[in-house]
Order: sequence, then C-alpha cells, then structure tokens
Amino acid sequence: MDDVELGPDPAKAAVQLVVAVKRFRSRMREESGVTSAGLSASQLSIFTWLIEDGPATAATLAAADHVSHQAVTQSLAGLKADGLVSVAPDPADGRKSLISATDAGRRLYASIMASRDAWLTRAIESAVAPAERATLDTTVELLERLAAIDLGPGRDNW
Amino acid sequence: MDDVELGPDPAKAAVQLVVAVKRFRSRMREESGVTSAGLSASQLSIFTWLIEDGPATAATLAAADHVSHQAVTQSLAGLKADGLVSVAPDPADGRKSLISATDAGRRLYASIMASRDAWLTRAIESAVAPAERATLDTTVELLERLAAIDLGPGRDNW
DNA sequence: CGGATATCAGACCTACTGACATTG
DNA sequence: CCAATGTCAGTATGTCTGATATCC
Repeated sequence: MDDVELGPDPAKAAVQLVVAVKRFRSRMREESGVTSAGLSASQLSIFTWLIEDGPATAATLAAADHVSHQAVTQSLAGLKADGLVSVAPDPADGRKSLISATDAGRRLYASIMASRDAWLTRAIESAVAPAERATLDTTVELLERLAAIDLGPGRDNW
Repeated sequence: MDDVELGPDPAKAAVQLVVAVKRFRSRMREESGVTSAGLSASQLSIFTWLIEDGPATAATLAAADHVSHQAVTQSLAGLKADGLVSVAPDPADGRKSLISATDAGRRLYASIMASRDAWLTRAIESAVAPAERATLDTTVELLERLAAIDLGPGRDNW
C-alpha cells in the first residue's frame, strides 16, 4: 500500500511501529476490553508466563514484564480473587511467595485460547486470510523480541 | 521459529498478539518514553495523520485514532504549546478548528524519523537484521490493518 | 545490620464519561 | 430546536515512586 522505504531506515520504522501499536491498542480499548473474559492485557501476560514457565514470584514476573513488582501485585489481586492463581509461601525461603496457575485458571486460559467471540479474534478471521496467518506469528515474535532485547551496558553493535 | 500452530487458530493468535503488544509497550515505558523527542505515542500518531493527510479537526483525528475528541484535545495542548501545530478557525464553519502541522513541527518530525538515538531505533538496529527489516513493515501494516478494520454492523464474512 | 521481598499509600498519565457553551 | 463541535470537570485504569514491615 505504501512504499516509503521502510527497510533501510530503523528510525522511521521505529516511529511507524510505535504509532501502529498505539492505534491498535486504542482500537482494542474502543472494542471494550482485551478478550472475551474479564482479563486485562497485564493479567493475560502474567498468566502466559505462569503457564509456560511454571510458578514464579512477583519479582520474577515483574522483571519479565518490565513493570514494577507492585504493578504485578495489583494484577495478581484480581486473579487471586477469581481463583485463577494461588499463592503459596516458599517453604525454603519465607520471604518469597510462589504464584501458580490453578486448574480453574488453566481451564479459563484454554477457553480464551479457543473462544471465537472476542473482537480481536473476529477481526483476525476477517482481515487476515488463512494463508497470511503466518504473518501474525512473525509479528508476535518480533514484538516479543524487541520487548526482551538487552542492548548491553556499554557500547552497542554499530 | 516456533511452530505452535498459529495459522489455524485465530483465538490463540489474538491472545499472543495482545500479550506481545503489552510487553512491548511496558518495555518502551521502561526505556523512558517513546522517542528521543518529548512526544508521546498519541502525539506521534496525531502528527502522522496531520502530515500524511493534511489539516484536520479534533473530531476527525479522534475518529481516526479511535479515541475521544477530548483525548485528542489534550494531546494537542502539548503540541500547541511547543509550537508544533497551529489551530485556525475554519472560515467556512465557525464551529470547526482546523489543526495543521507547523514548519517547526514538520522539521521535528523529520528529525525524529532520522535520529538514531531513540531506544527503539537502536533496538531495531541491534535485533532486526537488515535483511529482515521487511518484517517490520509487515508488522506495522498488520497492526494498522487490525486497528482500522470495520467488521460491519450485522453479519460478517465467514 | 543489610539485602530481598511484599504490602500500603499517594501520585501520575492517559483515557474515559458527563455537562455545558457556541456555532450553524 | 437540533446537530456538531469544542471546553471544562470529574472519574477510572494501570502504572509509578516512596515508606514500612518481614524474612534470611
């Protein structure tokens, strides 16, 4: 659609990516929430960590998500109230609280992954042809890569 | 890279995309701001509209960005204070205020597009090989497409 | 005591909704 | 009068920082 020479220009791509992400999120908000369930994006992210990597402490989750541990605690409060995660003191270290996904949580997560009524799911079905779905995979991988990158302390690579 | 059967499963892809976007934004926040200049993502988005499509009203910008016109007004306040946009009453319709990018605004925008000191720009240079940069283009296009999609009022296309 | 962890409290940012004035 | 626009005010969410308590 637009051929404004993206390849050779990281700065331009950066701006376009930021803008695209902003517009995407605004649209998500306009479409009332993130998923069909009442989980926020923050909670969904935490849940993904718990299910993929197993029990963790709030501090670990905070570092993984690049937020403060207080922000994680707040997101966890809702999940705990809904019985989706459980908190157990670490027997080996009384300072830590290990957070785990409960069976109910795993069931809900699986149902979210399978339900077709969320706005974004319908948008994908409508706007992204099946043959093009691999593009989604690429997008997710790229965003996760940029979110997790470590540029290194001192000098970089250029 | 990972073959967790994304193609046939829009719901799973939707969750993964939401989570990836969330983590990307948290990382951006952690890295102090969006770009090297003091512009927020909202302001950058508005600016992109103004430069690509010319002068517009706050209501038009709000619809384009899927936010309220009050939110646009708030973002514009900062841009006006910095002299990056100018507001002129529409001579043909006294209710409207036409917002335009000033020369100073266009210069700043161009410099942002060219500067290499923003965190995201460096992250892209570091994590996305030049041969892979087209992936960025695809990602931006996909996010913009999903942000702008109209699923239609009644039935959809499936 | 000091380091790591968790909780409580206050603040901020961005966006929202509601109420109102003005223009056409 | 009504529709569209713009402004003012108050609210909500998710996040942050700062202060405090607890455990090792």
